Amino acid sequence: MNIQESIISDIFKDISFSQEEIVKIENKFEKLVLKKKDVLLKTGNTVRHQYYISSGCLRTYFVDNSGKEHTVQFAIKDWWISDYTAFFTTSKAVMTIDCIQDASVYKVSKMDMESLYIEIPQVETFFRKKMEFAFASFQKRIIGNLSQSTKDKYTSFINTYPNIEQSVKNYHIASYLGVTTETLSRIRKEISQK
Amino acid sequence: MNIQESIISDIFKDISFSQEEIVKIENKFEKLVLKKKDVLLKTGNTVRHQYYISSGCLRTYFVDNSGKEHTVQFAIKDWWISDYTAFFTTSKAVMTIDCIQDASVYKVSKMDMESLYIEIPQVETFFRKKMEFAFASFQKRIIGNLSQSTKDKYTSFINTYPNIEQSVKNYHIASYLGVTTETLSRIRKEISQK
DNA sequence: CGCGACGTTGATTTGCCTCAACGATTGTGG
DNA sequence: CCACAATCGTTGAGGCAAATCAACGTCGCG
Repeated sequence: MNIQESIISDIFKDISFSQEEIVKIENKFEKLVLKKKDVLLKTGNTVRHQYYISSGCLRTYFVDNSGKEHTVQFAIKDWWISDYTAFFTTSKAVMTIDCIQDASVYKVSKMDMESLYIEIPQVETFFRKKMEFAFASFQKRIIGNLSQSTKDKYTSFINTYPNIEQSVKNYHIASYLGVTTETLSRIRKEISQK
Repeated sequence: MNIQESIISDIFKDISFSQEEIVKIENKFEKLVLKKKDVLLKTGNTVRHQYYISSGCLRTYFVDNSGKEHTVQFAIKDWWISDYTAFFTTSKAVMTIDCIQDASVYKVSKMDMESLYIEIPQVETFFRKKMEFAFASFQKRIIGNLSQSTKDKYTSFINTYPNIEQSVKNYHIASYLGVTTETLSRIRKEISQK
């Protein structure tokens, strides 16, 4: 399969474009191949890009004052990833993104996104909807954080990301749920005993 | 001030439209006047609208299995409110929205939004950006929830919503922060003693 | 004025964190 | 391919922050 073809068929699979539009889009995306532990985005760097995951797994995390890591997002195939707070305003990242399973991603700059929005309104509609979906899932996460016990959060997580458990370490899950590895370990034990 | 004029000047203050576009927009918005304790959206109802707050204060909350309320969002002037998870998919609300300070809002349906997006691309751009901003602030809230102590969450809240304290009860703030009213009371005491 | 809603304070319980030690698993170099 | 080290996960003991339960002060509205 041609790399460029796969941008259109992977990312924009439900939209039909003219040949001219396809060329415009293809020219703005760049393919990156990542190995486990590669860092895609570092705290303090100006964020000019977002990334589409074609395969593999990445995570966004935040390091607090006491040095603790807090996982904000996992991204697998068909998800987009960036430090969006910084991306939208082209400011400096407070988060770090690294690769936790060998991955292939498409990179696109904010500037190029914006010219695509103007040139091809369908692209803007597509990303508006993506954004709506992402917003809704963050809202669900906030509800879950407020109303669920740690055990329920863990089982919800497993249900939401059913295939992710092979890729991520338990301490990543713990830092996503907001508990220590020890607590997660005890919860896993408790669940397996039933 | 004419009600219809204020839709354009309130909501879309940074965009210039043609006279024809203004008419199209105006026809799709409906003004509602709300009194304290009025319910704008009820759990279980199909969500077909979103609302722009022109004045006053509303809150979105979720009631869990044990009957506890969890505040997901406060909305004051210039904010939009709805159960967005349900709004985007035109499905049933899991949340309730009520008025906590006499308010005036503009109501618009999802269907009308979508025709506006097609007829006036500037409107789609405007809402895409709104969405990006909202997404970013939810992401910040998740980071805060994961990394801050309850006391820090409270002071962040007070800084983020500096003028809201007159409108909202402490037990609303507690349910937003994810603590009991007793805990919030003790934290407020501790802060005031310094 | 009186009642209900709201906020505060105290005593006790509980879930999670911290610190510490020890298995298990994974990865790497000889 | 094995041996060993590093990383990761588990278990235990003790402490702390917040929840729970209960009682009482205070404010605002009808």
